[in-house]
Amino acid sequence: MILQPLSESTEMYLKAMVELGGREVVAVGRLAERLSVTSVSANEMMRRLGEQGLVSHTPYKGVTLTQMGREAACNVLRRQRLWECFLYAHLKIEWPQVYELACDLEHATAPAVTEALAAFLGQPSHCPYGDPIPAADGEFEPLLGISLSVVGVGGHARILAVRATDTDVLKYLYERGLVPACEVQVVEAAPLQGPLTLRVNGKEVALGLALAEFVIVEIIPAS
Amino acid sequence: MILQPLSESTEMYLKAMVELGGREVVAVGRLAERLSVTSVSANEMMRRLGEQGLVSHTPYKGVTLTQMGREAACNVLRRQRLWECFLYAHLKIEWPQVYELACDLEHATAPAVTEALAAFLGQPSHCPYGDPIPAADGEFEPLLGISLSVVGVGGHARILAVRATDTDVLKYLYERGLVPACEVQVVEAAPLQGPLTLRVNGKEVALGLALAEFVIVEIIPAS
DNA sequence: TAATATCATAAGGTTTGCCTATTAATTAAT
DNA sequence: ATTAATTAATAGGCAAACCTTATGATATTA
Ligand SMILES: [Mn+2]
Ligand SMILES: [Mn+2]
Ligand SMILES: [Mn+2]
Ligand SMILES: [Mn+2]
Repeated sequence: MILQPLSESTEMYLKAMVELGGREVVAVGRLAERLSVTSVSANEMMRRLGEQGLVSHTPYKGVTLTQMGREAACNVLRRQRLWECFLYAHLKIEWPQVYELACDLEHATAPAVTEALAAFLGQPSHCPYGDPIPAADGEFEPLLGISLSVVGVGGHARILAVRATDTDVLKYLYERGLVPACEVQVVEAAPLQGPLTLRVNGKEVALGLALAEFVIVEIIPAS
Repeated sequence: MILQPLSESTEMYLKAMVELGGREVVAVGRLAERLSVTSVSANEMMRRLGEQGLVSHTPYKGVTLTQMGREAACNVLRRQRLWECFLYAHLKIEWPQVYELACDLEHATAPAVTEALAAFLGQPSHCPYGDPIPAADGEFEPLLGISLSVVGVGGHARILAVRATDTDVLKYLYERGLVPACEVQVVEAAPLQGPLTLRVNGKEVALGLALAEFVIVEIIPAS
């Protein structure tokens, strides 16, 4: 499936759709939110992407990626995550900054560069934030995990991935040790959507529920 | 000197100015030609860059870079040439393709990435096409050399740099061995702006004068 | 000095992506 | 089941960078 080069803006919309919904329907409002544009802009873009055959839009219901749209979106994810690996492992750029810097490079990366980069990196399977890197054909198995925000009090869990994109949020989590492979215990959950209290590397850490949603974990069964 | 991020288009104009004129005045028409835009577009852009203090425009004379404009332009060159080094030496991308691929990446490269890349590469001094890489502060000593097109018949020369930007032109030169460090002899120069006949690696090669202009050489004195 | 070539501006158009304000549809609450 | 609140979509418009064609203005050169 050959497609003309897409604009940066278009690529960011497609990436947001696959991140937000995968193969499911996504509300246009969620997209607008995620991309920090008005819902008007998101609607307009959905109309254009619909005309290009990249999405299918059912008014008042939401949008889904077509096969072509999904391929394009996964390819953006591939570029993004490969650059994250390079920036982190080779250029020694700080973990919280990696997302934002890769998010610029991803749109300026021709297929020849993507594949040469993947080879240079040794075909890595996951990015520094723990998410899988789609294969050259676009496919990948999504991470099986749950949000830290739904782990019950007393539960032990291992961090699989961090889904935040804001550098400040990543920095906040990084400074508290909340990165992939880290093990955490939920010590307390304050009522009324209050913060969690976690035990991380022997220290107690308070974490707002909204932030905990970004953290994808697997439960460690009690031994 | 802090300046707001410039658009890709703006960066390409600035880069063209420093490539075409260095510190000299450049005719707006030359710029338009180089960038494949109409002279109307180039004029409009020069007005805008003038307002931003990046260039100084004397109507009917031409444009020069201001100090600020020169710094911005040299920074683009730095990013471009660092990426060229990376693509060529580490990603093993073919020499003729490197320029075009780096020309996309250069505009998506934050200062942190530029400097980390330079460190990763070991602060290289020249790009794969032979041109010097400006330092972080923007300064660099331009290559001292002459165009192959002005070397007299019988002259021996060593290629210092190739200034072409079109991938097909680079491929054409590459296939004939005309890359930096290669030694050539001018065997014959056809009249009426006709092609040169060169001896390159023991073979005779015909090269149009327009192409020879892209090749920057130093004379090898007769021993 | 006059003809020619080059350069600049005027006026108007296209594309892409954004916005505010308004209207329509859906969903939730009486 | 209506009404109210929320959410989604459209109408209309703005701006940045491109473009074209037409028209002056300056510089070169014959
Ligand atoms: Mn991006
Ligand atoms: Mn470029
Ligand atoms: Mn106008
Ligand atoms: Mn409209």
